[in-house]
Amino acid sequence: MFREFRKQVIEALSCEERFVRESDHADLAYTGAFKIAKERKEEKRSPQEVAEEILSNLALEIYDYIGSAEAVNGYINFNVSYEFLEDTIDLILDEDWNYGRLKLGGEALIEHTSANPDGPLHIGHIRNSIIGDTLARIFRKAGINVTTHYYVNDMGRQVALAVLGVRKYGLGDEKQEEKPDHAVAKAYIAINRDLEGDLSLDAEAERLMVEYEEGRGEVVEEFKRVVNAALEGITETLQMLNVEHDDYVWESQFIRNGYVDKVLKELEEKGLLVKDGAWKIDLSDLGYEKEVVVRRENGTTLYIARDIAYHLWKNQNFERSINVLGSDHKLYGRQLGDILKKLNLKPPEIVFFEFVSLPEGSMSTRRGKFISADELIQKVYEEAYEIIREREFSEKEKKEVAKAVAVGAIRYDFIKVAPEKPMVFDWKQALDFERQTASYIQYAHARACSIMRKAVEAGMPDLEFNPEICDEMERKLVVLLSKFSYIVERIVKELRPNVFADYVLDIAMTFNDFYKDHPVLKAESEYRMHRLAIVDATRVTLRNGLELLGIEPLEKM
RNA sequence: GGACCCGUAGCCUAGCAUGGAUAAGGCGGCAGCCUCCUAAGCUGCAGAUCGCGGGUUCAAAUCCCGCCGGGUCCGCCA
Repeated sequence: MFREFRKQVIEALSCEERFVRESDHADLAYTGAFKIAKERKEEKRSPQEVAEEILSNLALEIYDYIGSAEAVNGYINFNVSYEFLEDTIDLILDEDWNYGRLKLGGEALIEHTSANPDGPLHIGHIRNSIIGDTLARIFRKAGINVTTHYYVNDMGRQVALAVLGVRKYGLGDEKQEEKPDHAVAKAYIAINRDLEGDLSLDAEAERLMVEYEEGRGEVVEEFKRVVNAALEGITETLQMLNVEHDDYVWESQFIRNGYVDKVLKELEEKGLLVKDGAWKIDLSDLGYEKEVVVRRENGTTLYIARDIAYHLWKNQNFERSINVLGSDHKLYGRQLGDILKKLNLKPPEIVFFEFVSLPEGSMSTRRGKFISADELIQKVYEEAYEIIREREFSEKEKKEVAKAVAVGAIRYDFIKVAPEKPMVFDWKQALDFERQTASYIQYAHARACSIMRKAVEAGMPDLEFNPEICDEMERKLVVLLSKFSYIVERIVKELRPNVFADYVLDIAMTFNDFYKDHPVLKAESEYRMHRLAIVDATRVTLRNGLELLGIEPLEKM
């Protein structure tokens, strides 16, 4: 709805979009008068005079969603009309689960997580998963046909080492109920420790990589066993976090299906390949210091060769391709993009996120220095359970609520921070629910549910929104609710999912504000029905918002 | 050495893309609010040289340059 209002304002002004912005002083504000006043300096008119003149020439009557417009301090402040407020509430209640949906169309591939299958996900990996999954949910809401991929790096040196580790140390004690990804990590960490004193292991790993790339049967089976074990545990963790991938795409498939050969041939035909033992791509024309090696002297390919092949495939199947990557891949991402351009392929859009580090320094799977996502989930769950231990819920309900609150807290804590900001993980903060978190939003939603439930129980479920009795607080809330699809659209464009987290929190805060001094069920009927409509619309919007954040909208907590 | 990202109250963050009207939340601190729709809530107070220095502009947290601090990258690793 807000999108329509904005469209009307821009159209009325027939100005560039950038001069119309959200403001504390109005629903939308026009800032163009400053510029115009400056451009016509010789006329010696203040921005305020210019704003007034522009305003007097606007034919606002034809725009049903513009309620008022006023020139103040050089700005033109626009506020929405009664009709806008009424249509917003009607639309929300009418569309319900569909509220906020757009019909942007198109196909998009979102690749995220893609952690090496050499151990469990740690708290750095899930920053990736949560950003990727939230983007996927928001893209789907925008009406884009989304496919999500986990790109499995089964051909890397790490995996070869993990295989070696499993050969030597086995894959955990079958009787112990250890998650398989943790078992892989154990073997991987152990072999890395051995590697420090035994250089022959290096050669052994290299031999293994050659054999795997050549596709030797028994080696392939061995790799599969290890990778699948890691993936099994990883998938379980992701499920806990409400993250799901449509497909797991194994890197090796691009060797097996000939895409890598096709790409290498294409590179050669375009004269991009330098062969001197190893095969390299020279990008010095673009200012790169070093050549990019795509094939080793021993004939095996490097990660980037398979990745170019993967992106060739992405180009063939999707209009838009988005990768979520750690910022350590920035140079790599640029190289990949530039090589793809040389092949007349469209580079992926990449969302880079900065590292999650521990107070004592950065994490490392290899050295066993990390906090696993499983451990985080478990501890946050226990903390959440502690809070509701004494409540009048059944044991089953308590567990469900604790899980929803824990997962929500984790997802929200990660998604609310802009991807480009480095994070330092802090247990105290992660376990603290007395702060702005998902539970605050879930709580606001549960409150709205509770009011609606009680209204039905009391036999007065009728809703009748009346814009004319809307006070400032209510108006503010309704306008905020109207922005849902506007925010969705922004995120699809800007790839900044943290903005959505902020938006949903804003609704919860505004609703709590409204709640404290707007009795609903005890108000006389006209106001009761009016406020009940607002409460229900807020409930729907919060629920849909939580859904896009992958957080369960609890009805009781 | 070169490149990229970050630097906003004691702490964590929003705002920076597209400069604009009093820099916004939370935690922690202090003082309050449950005979009233869920107190996982709400109110008030204290707390900011927006890292530092220049510049552009009528206007800079936001744009440009330099510096400082933290992180990352510059592999025939992924």
